[in-house]
Amino acid sequence: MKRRRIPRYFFERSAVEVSRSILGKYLVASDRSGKIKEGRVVEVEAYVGPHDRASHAYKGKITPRNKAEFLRGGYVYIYLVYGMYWQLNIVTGKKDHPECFLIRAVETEGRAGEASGPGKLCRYFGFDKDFYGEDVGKSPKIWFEDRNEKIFPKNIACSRRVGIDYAGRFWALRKLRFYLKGSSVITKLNKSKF
DNA sequence: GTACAGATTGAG
DNA sequence: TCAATCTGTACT
Repeated sequence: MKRRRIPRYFFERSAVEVSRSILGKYLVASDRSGKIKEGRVVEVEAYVGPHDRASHAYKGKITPRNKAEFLRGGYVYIYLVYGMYWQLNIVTGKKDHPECFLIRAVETEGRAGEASGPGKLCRYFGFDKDFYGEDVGKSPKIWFEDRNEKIFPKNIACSRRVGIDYAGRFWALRKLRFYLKGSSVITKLNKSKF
């Protein structure tokens, strides 16, 4: 099988473009013991910029937590939610324009569902703050591979993002979650007030 | 210094 | 339906 590490500039496009084109690519990483783990990306969410009310960088606010979002595309932005789950994001777009996508699910070769969900995925791969700011074009710890799987637009579905009701009706309903139709590990939509 | 909510998950 | 668990952020 042909394998090619995806170069960093792949991520220097809009969050929506990168979100759609990363589907079907492989996330590969080595954990602390050097063991390689990998999975096929099947579900992501786009956070599209400082005007996106659901984004941590809303209104361009920079904090110690989100400062990686202001790097150019291709760097890791990872943070802890609910005191116990890490969320893996890859920055997209230009420097100083905070956009990124959140990886919500990948398919693995092992047990079904072991990386279905943004928190479970990070637990499976061992992602934590040690990966903050990694360059996926160069890092020995985390990268993406193109294995020549052709994904057609008709295979991509989109829907609203999960768990961001606080951002208000407009942003909660925007179709910024992208996934491959037919994958068995897609997050169930939880109920929303909208 | 104190308060509080969160881009989740799994159990009941 | 709800608790687990803790950091970042806002406010005193």
